[in-house]
Amino acid sequence: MATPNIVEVASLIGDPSRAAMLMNLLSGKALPASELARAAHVTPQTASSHLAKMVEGGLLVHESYGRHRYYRLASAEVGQALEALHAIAPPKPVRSLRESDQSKALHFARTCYDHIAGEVGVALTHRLLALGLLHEEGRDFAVSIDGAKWFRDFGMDLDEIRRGRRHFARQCLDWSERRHHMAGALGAALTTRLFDLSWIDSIPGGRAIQVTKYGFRGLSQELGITFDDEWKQAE
Amino acid sequence: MATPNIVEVASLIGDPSRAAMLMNLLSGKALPASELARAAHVTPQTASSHLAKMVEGGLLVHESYGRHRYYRLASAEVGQALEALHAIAPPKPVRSLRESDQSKALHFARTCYDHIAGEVGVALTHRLLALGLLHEEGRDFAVSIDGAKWFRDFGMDLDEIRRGRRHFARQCLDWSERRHHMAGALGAALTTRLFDLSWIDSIPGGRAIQVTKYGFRGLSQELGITFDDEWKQAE
DNA sequence: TTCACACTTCGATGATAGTCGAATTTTTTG
DNA sequence: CAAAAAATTCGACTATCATCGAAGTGTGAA
Repeated sequence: MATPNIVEVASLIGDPSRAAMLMNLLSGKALPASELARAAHVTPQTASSHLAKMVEGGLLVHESYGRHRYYRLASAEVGQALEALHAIAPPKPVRSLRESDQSKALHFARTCYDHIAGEVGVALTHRLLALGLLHEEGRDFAVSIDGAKWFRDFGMDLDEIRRGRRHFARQCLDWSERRHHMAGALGAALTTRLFDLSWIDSIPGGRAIQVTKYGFRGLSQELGITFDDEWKQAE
Repeated sequence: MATPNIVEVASLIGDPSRAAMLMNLLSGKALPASELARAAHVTPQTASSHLAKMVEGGLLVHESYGRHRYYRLASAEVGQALEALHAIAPPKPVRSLRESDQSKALHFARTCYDHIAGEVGVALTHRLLALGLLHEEGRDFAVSIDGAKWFRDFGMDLDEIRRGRRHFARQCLDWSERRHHMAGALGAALTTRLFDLSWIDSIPGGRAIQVTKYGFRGLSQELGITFDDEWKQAE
């Protein structure tokens, strides 16, 4: 009979270098130690020490591929705790044009563990709601009859997505839009589908996402979603 | 346009003294600085310094009543972040009989911000479900027709409870039982009702709750809930 | 009004932990 | 096999921050 003690995990997260690594891993991907060292602007030996602590503390797990060691978040619960901390964290002032661009990119579209968030994620979710393809059910989303057809036509197998123990379609509060986007198995599968269609692409070095020209066109034609600023268009 | 930075809030939570205070404030009550100092086993001046940081960092708010200064969590979101950290925190080994008793008491019944948790909270929730007074609806609970009558007879005004912007009845994962208890406005109102009936009482110095002899009898007669160990009975 | 109590502020101390240079280990490549 | 690359380990250094004694401020009770 033991009582969890949050001090250790909180102090693990509360270091700037470690937080930078964790934020990058919120992309949901597994990243090699060297890339995490670069992301955190520390030497490989410092990163190694930090990563070992986070593995020991249960925040990360790692797998080796030859001489490369890949790290990822230990569970969706770790991702959720990081997001919950985001909701109570003070906004950090932007101090350079580079930071401003990165901030804008994150606000526009980013991965929130394994599903899309930001302006694009919220627009997607609310358009699906407006078209009656999704509806709210408590803190979840449910797919309508028309919605089931739409997802199937869009190339997604709802039965396959429903299989498994995770939540099907959950509302996830978006910290930049202050409205919900869609998480859960359906949110993750939709995001994967958008990547597969090359409608969205990762921006290297973080978890920001860019919408491709195919994506802007597809979102407009399939769902009637348009965005105010075409400067976001990928080259 | 700013991006939240979780380092500051995480490092605030990651100090043992500050975490002890935050855990006490998870009772949902406002506590005076002197009591928080005692709970954390530090001097008033140390506590004062910590409390100022947490107020500055947005975790706590305070109000003065004469020479007493009462602190409480700044929002339900802070409570949720603390709970989310609990879900990923390693169990802390118990090292004394006193700690063991406190751990047992927390496991049996405690406040999780403003609703009851632990073995009692989960037993209540699941009994209401078993009797068909509540049913699960996504990640929420919904009250059945019979349930509405039961709550009304129990002295609770569901219309009043539903008023307001907060979730009505939410599933909240219980870290000690690993099952859900009921949070949200209904969970809070039910907990308040149990206090009002003197079925439960706070144990001073933390957020553990004891069930009174009226409570054991009431829970048994009203809901058919019994517990294995009568040693938990309050004198 | 005086005294006691709650709380805050100031400043010095000491422990802790992040950091990187150096060295070592492991794996891959030519 | 030798060299390069990825990652880890070791050890010393230094900056940071929690801590408490001392002092000060504000409020309430006698």
